Amino acid sequence: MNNARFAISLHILTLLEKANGELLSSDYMAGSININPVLVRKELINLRNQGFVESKEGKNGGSFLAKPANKITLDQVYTAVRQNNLLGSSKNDPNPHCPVGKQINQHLTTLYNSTEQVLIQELSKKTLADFSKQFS
Amino acid sequence: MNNARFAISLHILTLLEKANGELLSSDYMAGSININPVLVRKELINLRNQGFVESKEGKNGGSFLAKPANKITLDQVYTAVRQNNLLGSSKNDPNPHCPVGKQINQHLTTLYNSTEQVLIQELSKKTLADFSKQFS
DNA sequence: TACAACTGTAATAAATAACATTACAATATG
DNA sequence: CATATTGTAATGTTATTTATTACAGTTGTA
Repeated sequence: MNNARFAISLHILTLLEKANGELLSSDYMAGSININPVLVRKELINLRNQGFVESKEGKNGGSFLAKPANKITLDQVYTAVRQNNLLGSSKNDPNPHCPVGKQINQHLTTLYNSTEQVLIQELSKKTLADFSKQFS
Repeated sequence: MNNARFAISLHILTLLEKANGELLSSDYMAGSININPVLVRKELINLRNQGFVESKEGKNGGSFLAKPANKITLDQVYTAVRQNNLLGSSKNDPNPHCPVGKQINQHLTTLYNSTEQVLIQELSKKTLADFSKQFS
């Protein structure tokens, strides 16, 4: 992960869980996260595509959780925002004429994948409900 | 991790392992990785500080592994290049007047740390020797 | 000793990625 | 019909990453 998207998504989901069905506007959430509302709306696109939230347009519109917080696991949030591989950026363009350079991407990918699986497994043990209930 | 440093470091270490004690120049390694030699030298500073490699200045100089490849575990390489937390960037500055914003960094940090521990544990099972011997 | 091949490191530039902002159409409420 | 909101595109700004240039210091060797 190379940006704050996991934190932003989890922040949004936590706010919505706390809101208990009440609709929250992207402006309100942006104020809590302290980022631009447009970024929140962009992140909501993703969360909607995953079926985590629903949004309502128009006046008094906003977003709400589309499923119970104990049915949303943190690995689902992770994979929803995941872009690059965990341990490395996408751009890796080694020399194909070097015996090591030629093969390293393949071996790095294998390593990254197996490592990421362990991380996903760990995150799958925790739900949004678990995370949210820590807040006093 | 937010850049290619893990891949670069592991690439360097793999080249040195294959070199079998022979000194490799930063220019040569940069050619295999396909990056600028200065970046290799910067990465070598870090690898030297960790005791993984040694370098020799002057003509016919270069770098070599300072310890056996089976004594270098991949979690050591990971922690050597690690900068930010695994799942998020450092900049996260939520609204302290929001009940969620006020506490979220603390809970995110706890989550990140425990998740990263699992990742480190997984990487600790593999050594540079294991990684290197995959190359044909 | 002089030269060549290196490392070490600082300074700067270029490229890329992340994030913010502006703008406005579309939608819903009252 | 006015207002508050989402949805989204386009553009600008900032931060981060990577590359480049430059050169002093070190070492081997002719």
